[in-house]
Amino acid sequence: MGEERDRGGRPRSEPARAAVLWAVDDLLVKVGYAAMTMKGIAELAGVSRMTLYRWWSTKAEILFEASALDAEEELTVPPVDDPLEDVTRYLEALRHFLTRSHAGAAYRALLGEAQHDPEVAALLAGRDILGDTARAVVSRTAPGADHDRATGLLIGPMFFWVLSGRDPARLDPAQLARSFLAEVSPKDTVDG
Amino acid sequence: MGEERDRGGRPRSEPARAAVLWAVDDLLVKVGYAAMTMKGIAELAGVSRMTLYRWWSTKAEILFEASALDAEEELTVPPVDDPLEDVTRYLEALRHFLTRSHAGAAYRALLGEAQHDPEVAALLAGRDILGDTARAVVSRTAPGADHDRATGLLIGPMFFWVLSGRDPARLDPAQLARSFLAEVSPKDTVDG
Amino acid sequence: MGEERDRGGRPRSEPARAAVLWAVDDLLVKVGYAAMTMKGIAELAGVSRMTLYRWWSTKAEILFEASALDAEEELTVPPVDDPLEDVTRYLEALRHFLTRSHAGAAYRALLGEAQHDPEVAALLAGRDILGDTARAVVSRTAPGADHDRATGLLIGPMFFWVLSGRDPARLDPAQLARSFLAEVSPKDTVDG
Amino acid sequence: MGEERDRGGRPRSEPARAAVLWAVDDLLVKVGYAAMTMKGIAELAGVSRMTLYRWWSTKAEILFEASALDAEEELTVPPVDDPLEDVTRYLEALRHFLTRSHAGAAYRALLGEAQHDPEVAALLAGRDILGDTARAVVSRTAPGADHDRATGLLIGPMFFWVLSGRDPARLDPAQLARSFLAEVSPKDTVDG
DNA sequence: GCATAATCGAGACGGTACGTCCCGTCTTCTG
DNA sequence: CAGAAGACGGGACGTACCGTCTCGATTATGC
Repeated sequence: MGEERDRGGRPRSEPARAAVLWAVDDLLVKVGYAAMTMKGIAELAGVSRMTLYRWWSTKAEILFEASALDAEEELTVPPVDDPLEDVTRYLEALRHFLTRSHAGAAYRALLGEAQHDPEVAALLAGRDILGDTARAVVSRTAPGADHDRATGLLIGPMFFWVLSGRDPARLDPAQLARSFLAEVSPKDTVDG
Repeated sequence: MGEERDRGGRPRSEPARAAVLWAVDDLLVKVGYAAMTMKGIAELAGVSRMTLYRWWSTKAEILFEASALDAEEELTVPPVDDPLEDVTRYLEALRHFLTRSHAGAAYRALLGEAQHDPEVAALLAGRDILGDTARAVVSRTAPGADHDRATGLLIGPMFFWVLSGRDPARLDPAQLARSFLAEVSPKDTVDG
Repeated sequence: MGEERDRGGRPRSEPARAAVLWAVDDLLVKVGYAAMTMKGIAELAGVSRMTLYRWWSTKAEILFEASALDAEEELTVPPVDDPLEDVTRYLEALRHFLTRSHAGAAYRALLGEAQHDPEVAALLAGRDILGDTARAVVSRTAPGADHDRATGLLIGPMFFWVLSGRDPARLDPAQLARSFLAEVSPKDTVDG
Repeated sequence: MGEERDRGGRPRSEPARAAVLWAVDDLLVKVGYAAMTMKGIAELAGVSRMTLYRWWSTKAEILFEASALDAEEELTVPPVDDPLEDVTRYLEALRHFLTRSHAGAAYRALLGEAQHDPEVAALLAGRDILGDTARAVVSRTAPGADHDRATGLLIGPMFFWVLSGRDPARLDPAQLARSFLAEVSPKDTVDG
C-alpha cells in the first residue's frame, strides 16, 4: 500500500495538524496572505515552528492543503437537465468562489504567488481545481467541444474580470452562460 | 500650471531615476519578483536605499513605473481593415505580452501581488492597461457591443489560460478572435 | 593683523552664528548631548546644514564655542583676603559649575567625549578652563606650592566625586578647602 | 536557588557570549569606543546582531560586562604592612589602570558616556569598582576616617589628572600617598 | 517494563531585508 | 558669494522573520 511503514516513535499529532490548518485559514482572512508568516501561524496554532517545517515547506503548501478540499466542493455543482441552468449555476459558484469564499481567497493568493514563484506554480499545477470542475460541466453541456477551448471560454471572462480587480456585480453569469453555449454548440463552428 | 513649484534645493537626479528603473527590470528577469528586494535594487542601481524610499514606497511601485509605458506600447496594435485580422493581432500581442515580454512579466507579478495586497491592487486600478488597449480594439471591431462584456470575452480566455499556468501553445489567437467576433456580432445575440 | 583679509562677497551672517550657539545650548539641556545632532541643531537654529559645516566641524566644536566663555566666567571668583574663604568660594563655584550650570553640563559632555575621541580631547586641551581658573586661586592662596600638585589636590576630589556620579550633597567645599590648604602649606610638607 | 529555571529551549551559547566579549575588547583597542558599533561587534564575533540584542541592550553593557572583572582585579592590591607603601601601590595600580590597561580604557569610555547618558550612568552606579577597591585601602590605612572624604582625597587627584588629559608622568604616586595619609591621619583633623 | 525512536514545545542561533535616521557632500536657486 | 533648501551615497540603527539547531519532555511501538 501507499501507506508509510510505521517504524515506531511518537505518532504525528492530529490536533496539531488541525490547529495549523485552521490557523492558516484564520490568518488569511484576518491579516492577508502577505502578512501571514510561518511564525504567526505557529503562534496562533499553538504549535512550534519546528513542527510546521517538519510537515510543510512553505505557507503556500499549508494554505493549499487547508483550502483545496473546500475549493473542490464549492466548485462542484450537481448536474441539471437544462444546460443553460447547469452552466449558469457553475458560473455563479465560480463567482462566489472567487469573490466571497475563504477557499477562493486562498486560491487567488496562491495563484498570485504562482505568477512569480515556480514552486507555488508547480503546487497549483499538481491539482487543477478550476480545470477539473470545469471539465465536468463541459462534459455535460458541450460533450463534443474541444476541452481546452471550451474551458477557456467558460472560465476566462469571469476569471479575468475578478482577478483584474473589476466589479463582479457588472458580470451576469446567465449571459456568460449563453455566450458560452452559443460558442461551443456544433452549429456555431463556422470552420467545422 | 500643474507643475510642482520649485522651492529651491538640489533637483532630483534623473540618472538615479533611470538607473533604478533599469535595475528593477533587470532584477525581475534575473532573480524574479519575490527575490527582488529594495536593498538589491538600490545596490544594482548604485543608489542609496534612502533615494528609493524618497520616491517610491514599494518595489511594486517602481516596477509599475518601469513597465507601464512599455506595456501600453506592446499592447497597442495599429488598426487593420479586416476585423478578424485586427482582433487576431491584438490577441497575438496579448499572448506575447503575457508570456514573453519583460513588461508582461512585470504585469503578471504585479497582478499576482494585487491578489493579496490592496495597495498594489489600487496601483493597478489607477491605470487599466489591459482594459484601455482592449477598448480600442472593441471600438473598432464591435462598436455596438457592451464594452464590459466584450472586454471579458476578448481578454478572458487568453488571460485565464496563461495566468493559470497552462501551455500557451495550445491556444489559437485566430480561433479565439473568431469566437469573439461571433459573440459580439448583433446577429448572434439569441435573446435579442 | 590676525584678522582674515576680507576678499569681498557676502559677509558671514552673525544672526546665523548666534542662533546656532543658542540652539546648541538649548538642545544640550532638552535632549542631551548624545541625542543632539547636526541636523537637529540646524533645524532648531533655522539654519541650513551647509552653514553649520562651513564654520564648524562637529557638534563638539559648536558646543565648546557656545560654552567656553560662560564656563570661564562661572569659575572665576574674585580675590578675598581670607585664603580659606577664597578656596571655599572657588570650590563652591566648581561644584555649581559641574552639577548645575549649562556650561558645566557642556563641559562634562565634552570631557566625556574626549575620553574616546582624540579630536575632542585636543579641543579641550587647547583651552584649559579648569586648570587656568584653578591656577589663579592657587597663586593667591598657595604661592609657593607646586602648581601641578596643588591643582590636583584642589580640583581632584570634587571632580572625581561629581564625574563618577556620586551625590554632590555629601561633599563639603569648606572641608575640602581646609584639606587643600593644610596640604599646600609649607609646614605640612614632611619631606621638606 | 537563585538559578533561572530552565523552561526548555536551546540553551544559550557560551562560545557566542565569549566571542562577543572578546570582540568588544578587541574593537575598543583597535578602533576606539566611538567607532565601535553593534554591527561591527557582531561581525567580528561571528555572531548575529539579533544575538547581541537578545542579551545586551547597548555596546556600553557589553563593554562593562567584558571589563568589570578585569578592572576589579587590576585595582585590588594585596595588603602591605607599611601604610605608605600600601597606598602608593594602590595609586600606582590606579594610574596603570587609567592610562595603560584595556579594562581602564573601557572604564574611561564608559565613564565618559555616562556624562551624557543616564543609562550608562546607572550601569556604572550598579557596580562601583573604583569606590569598592579604594574602600579596602582606606579601611586598612585610615580606619577611622570618613570614607567619602577619604575616597575623594585618595582617588580624586589622580582621577582628575588623567581624565582631564594631563600628562600622567607629572604625577608622583608616592607623593600623593603621603598627602593622603597626612590628611586622613587623626592629628591633622583640625576641626576634631 | 523498558529501551528505542520519532514527536512535540520552547527558544537560541546565523542570516538577511526591512524602513528610518543621521552623516557629510553636492547642486540648485535667491538675496 | 553666503545661505536655504533639499537630494545624494553611505552606513548603523533596532526589529522581524527566515530556516536550522539543540534542548528536555512526551508517547507510541517492539523486545
